[in-house]
Amino acid sequence: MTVSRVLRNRGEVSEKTREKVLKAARELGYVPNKIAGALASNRVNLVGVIIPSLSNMVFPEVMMGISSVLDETPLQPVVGVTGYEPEKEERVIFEMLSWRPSGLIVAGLEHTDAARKMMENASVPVVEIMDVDGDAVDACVGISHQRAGRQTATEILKRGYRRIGFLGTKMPLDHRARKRFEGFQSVLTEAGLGLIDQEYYSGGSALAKGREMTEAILNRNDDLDFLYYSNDMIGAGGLLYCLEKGISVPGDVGLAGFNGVELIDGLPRKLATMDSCRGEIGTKAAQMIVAALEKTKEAAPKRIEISPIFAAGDTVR
Amino acid sequence: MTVSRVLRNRGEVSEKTREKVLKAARELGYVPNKIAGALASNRVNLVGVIIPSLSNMVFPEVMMGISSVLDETPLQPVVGVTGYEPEKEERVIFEMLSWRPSGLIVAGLEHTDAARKMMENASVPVVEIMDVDGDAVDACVGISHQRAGRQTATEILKRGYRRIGFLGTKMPLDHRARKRFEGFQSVLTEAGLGLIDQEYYSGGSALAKGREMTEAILNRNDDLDFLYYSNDMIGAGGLLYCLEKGISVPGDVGLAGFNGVELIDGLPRKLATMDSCRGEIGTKAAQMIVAALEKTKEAAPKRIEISPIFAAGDTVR
DNA sequence: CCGCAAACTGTTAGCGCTATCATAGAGACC
DNA sequence: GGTCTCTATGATAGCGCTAACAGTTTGCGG
Repeated sequence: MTVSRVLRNRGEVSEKTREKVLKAARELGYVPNKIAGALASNRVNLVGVIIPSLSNMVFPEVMMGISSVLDETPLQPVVGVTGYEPEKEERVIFEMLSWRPSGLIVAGLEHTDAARKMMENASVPVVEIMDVDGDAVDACVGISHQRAGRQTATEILKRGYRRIGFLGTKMPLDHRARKRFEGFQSVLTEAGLGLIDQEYYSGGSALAKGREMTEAILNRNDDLDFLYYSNDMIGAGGLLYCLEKGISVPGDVGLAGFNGVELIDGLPRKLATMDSCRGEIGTKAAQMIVAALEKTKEAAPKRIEISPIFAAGDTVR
Repeated sequence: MTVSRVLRNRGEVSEKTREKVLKAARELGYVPNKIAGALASNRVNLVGVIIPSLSNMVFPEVMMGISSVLDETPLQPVVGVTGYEPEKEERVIFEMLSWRPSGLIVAGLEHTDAARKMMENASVPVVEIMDVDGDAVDACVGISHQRAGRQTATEILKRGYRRIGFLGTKMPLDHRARKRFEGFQSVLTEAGLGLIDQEYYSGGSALAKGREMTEAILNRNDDLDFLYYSNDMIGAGGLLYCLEKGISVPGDVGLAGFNGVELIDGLPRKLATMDSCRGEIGTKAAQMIVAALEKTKEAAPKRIEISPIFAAGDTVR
């Protein structure tokens, strides 16, 4: 018991025994068994973070936001990856919850019924992130992708572009990309316009794919005056392609992407984009978990919408 | 006990009771407590993966290799991030081990004495990855960065470049980058040459930094004929800068990076590089853990060196 | 030198599971 | 019916720790 007290810095132990214990622990190379500790104390200082992928820099950036907050606390993030598959997500959530974490941060608002039920019953704080267009299990932080799509479309129309093409990923289960697309398209429809053409990819180097898709869509349509890309990487590929081919940007054709990735700063021209505020979403989500665990007051807001702003860069007129 | 048997698919249970149990579990939304299970069975199906950072795509790519193997087993990866700090690494290793994982995969061979001792005493398989230039605690998979640096230098000299500049990160604790640099430089020294100039950065958009650094180093030295970048991102920035300024590549100046990132495929010209084989390192490491746990035979090799090959691309003559 | 509080250290039970062994029931066969 | 085997289920202990409380020592005022 005294050893336990020393190693957890809890309760009163004389300086002499404390040192004796620490010395012995060091000599023996003793590593406490957190499993037993967690079982006995019913406390697990882990926060599950469930994201669709690691290959898209967007998610590591959210992770960094989360870590920066949790580093100040005894909590530790544990990552689970779903590959955008609802069934895999369900399994990952189940696995996570079976370790009885202190909280859960999950990307997106769309889950299987079973997953949703598990989270509701888990009696731990759950924060859904990156999206606010829908119903959260408990709390959520993110941006409205619907609105982001609408806003981009509005900016584009305002600047006089009319013959617009869309380039995106072949991912029906990326709900956030879908919502942006829907928002974008609905503004066009309201303006009596429609998309002239579309182009989709899956897999491979996003930069190279952006290049290829841009070539393909421009070859099919010589009258397009704007290309809206579902993410900055393919947008960057398109930009490089246009510059190479001597297509004047934003004169002949305007370009815009989405996310506000760091990479943009290094391109020959700054791609128009909309920052998806990944870092801020991560920190806010982690803060919400921490606040919920302190549970001093239940007054914490349950839905935080962050408003991204359109950055025109150099690729729209 | 019967419930436990049903949920773990272990031991004989009649079909009738099995169904009864599953039905009840579903209705109650029962999520087993893995903590208790792990304590009782002394089995934890987690593999700790300890890497310096998530913001460098290199590490997520290793993760994907690891996941692809572990997905076929009951094992699950758990990530810990060290931020390139030895003390943080030591803490993360301690935390990991205190959960009694089934195995540990750690990036790099350089650790604090305490961390090394913990891993030696942990009596779980430990695989150090990404580097083989040094002594492993137990097993290791990776490439020799020394050799990679030497090989790149050899290729460059072979192609007639003589006035060489180096551009890298300001990270004394990135031992792999350091070893590449040392290997590179030793070949130059052996050839009676030296680096004409060097340039370092930290933080910010690597692409933008590559651009800035390239501008700076070329402004200082109008006679450089080759730029060796410590990673592809800054190399890509340099390439974009040169193309923009009308500097002929590889005529006036040759360029080479390191890592073989996907991004390269989308650039106007393919940057010379050397693939660091992240995916393969990840899969191999995970396979080694799995093999060690099956422990049928101890004959598994303890040190796997993967040989990356120089890809000349379009930026060396 | 006593009494009493504060400071320290120890005892006990139990967290929710699983390993192990024990028991019950169902057939098979003589 | 008795015995034996096999399958299915149950009882018990214990994993390594911590919460809660009990006991011991120390310090200090009177």
